[in-house]
This record gives sequence, structure tokens and C-alpha cells, in this order.
Amino acid sequence: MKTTCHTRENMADLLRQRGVNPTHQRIEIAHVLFSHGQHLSADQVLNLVNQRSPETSRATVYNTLNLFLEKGLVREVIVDAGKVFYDPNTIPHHHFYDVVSGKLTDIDSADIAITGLPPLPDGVVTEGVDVIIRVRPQTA
Amino acid sequence: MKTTCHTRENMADLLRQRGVNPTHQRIEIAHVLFSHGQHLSADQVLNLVNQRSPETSRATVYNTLNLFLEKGLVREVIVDAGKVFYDPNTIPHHHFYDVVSGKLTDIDSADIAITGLPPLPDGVVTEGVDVIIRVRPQTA
DNA sequence: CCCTTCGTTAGACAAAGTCCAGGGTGCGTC
DNA sequence: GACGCACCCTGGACTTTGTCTAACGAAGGG
Repeated sequence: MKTTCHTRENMADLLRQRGVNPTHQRIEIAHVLFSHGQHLSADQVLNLVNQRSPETSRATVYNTLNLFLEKGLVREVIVDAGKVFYDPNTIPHHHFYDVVSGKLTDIDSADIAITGLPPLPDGVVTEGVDVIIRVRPQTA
Repeated sequence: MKTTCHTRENMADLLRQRGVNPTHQRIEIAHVLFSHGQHLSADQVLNLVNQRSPETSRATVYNTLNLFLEKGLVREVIVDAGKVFYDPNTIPHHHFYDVVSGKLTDIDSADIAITGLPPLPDGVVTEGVDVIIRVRPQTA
């Protein structure tokens, strides 16, 4: 991810690179995700996309987010029951999750090492490692 | 957890130890959780409890599971959107999660060390660390 | 015996997400 | 230009998971 400027044109290119037909709605959704650079829920994406006039349906938002997921454009971060966030940062990294405020913060995984893991069960391959550190305000 | 035999009497004692009034339904739910010794969803608990005759309501299952959670009798494991499992093993440990079959396997955390973590953000304390290793069958 | 507290229940409700049938739109072919 | 086809979007119905509420019953204390 080298593009610091997330114009709609760049978004279209990005989608094409990943074999996604860059339709108007998909570009808008990608734009919302990447220009915020933050962890958004499907609902937030839906609202943000529809803040500008042209209504995008809920079904399309879900379809598109799943498509992006499949194509490796975004990552899913699951922190709480019924709380899924979509993370435009696809570089492996982990998260702090404030259980009170619901705020999610990235942890760069470059320096992190997990040692002592047992071997994988037979016949499976790793798909990903999620580390979530649940925190809460000290005084609460 | 020393009791290897999860009789209903032991369950009642266990509940009392944690300050939970051991009602019939709560004992049944605890029995299901601990005798299976496995990760169960709320729905599975509901079904298993009602396999025997006396019907227990959905509300009670949810109430009870949340109560157990609060009292530290069980742990919540969140692996997928809308998939919450209740784990009777409250010793800190981590999980393999087979994204295809949905099977959850414990990883003893005794040998595991995570190094290189950045310091916690200001004014927060750790509530827990979840490590989930997502795996999938090799041949898929 | 009344009153209060606690636990349970059924059903209504809410949130998140999926499914489906219908209707564009664009494109290649004739 | 007309047709057929593939793809995409849409609204609405539906499903799943979980919570809320009002009513009821049992236990205990005065």
C-alpha cells in the first residue's frame, strides 16, 4: 500500500489489480474504507457510503465487503459477539481492544513473536493468527 | 478444577462456591458444560439441556451463561461473526480454530510466550489476551 | 398470612447478516 | 438495431442470535 492519496481513480485501479470489476458502488465502499484508514463495521460503511446522495443497499455493502475479504483487500477483525470490523490494513498485525469504549488499536506485528506453540494438528495449514489484547480503563 | 466426576451434586457445590444459587436449571446447564468438557454454543447448550425432559427456556440459558461468565465459571471464546462458544476451561489458554469445520481445539498457554508487545496505552489494564490460530484443511 | 426477593418462562423485540426474485446495464453476435 | 448473456444492484423477506418485559411461582421473614 503505497498510495497515500485515496482518490476514486486509485481505488478503481486497486480493485482492478485484485480482479474486481470496479463498479460505482464498489469504488465508493473502497474509498470509505481506505480514506478513513480505520476499522469500520459493516453498518458504519453503509452509513458513510450513503451520506453522499446515491443510496447503496445494505445487501451490496455486505456483498462487497465479503468480496473484498475474499480478494484480500480487507481483513476481518472479530472482537466481540456480533461485532465485526473491516480493516483496510492487510499487513499482519494485531489489536488492542478496549472492551468499554469498543475502540480498536493496531499493534504492529513486526516485533512480535509467539513462541512455544504446539505443532499444528495433522493435515491443516495456518490461515492466520489473531491476537487480541482486551483492555479496560484502569479506574473503571 | 479437580473434580473429574461431574455429578449434579458436585455441580451444586461448584455453584455455591462461586456464590451462585444452585437451582435445578443452573445445575443442568453446568452439568452439560462440564461433563462435555468441550466448547459449546448457547444453542447447543439449550438443545442438550432440553434433551432430557424438563424444558428449559432460551432466556434462562442465556441468563445462566452470562451469570457463569460473570462469576468466572466459564470463559467466552469468540471465533467468528456470531459464533460464541462457552469454554468450561477457565485456565488461560488459546485456541486453534478450523474455519471449515468450525472445530475449536485448546492450546495450553503454559509454554507460550508472546514477546515484543508494545506497552499498553495509557490508563488501561489488560483484561485478557486471546490468541486464535485459524487453520484450514490442507487439501481444500 | 402477606410481602418481598429471586428465578423462570413465553413471547415480543432488536441487531446483524443472508437470500431471493426482479430489474437494470453493458457487451458480443447476428 | 435486436437479441441473449453475464454481471451487478436493489428492496424486502427471512434467519439467526441474543435481549427485554411482564407475568408467574416458590422461598423466607415478619
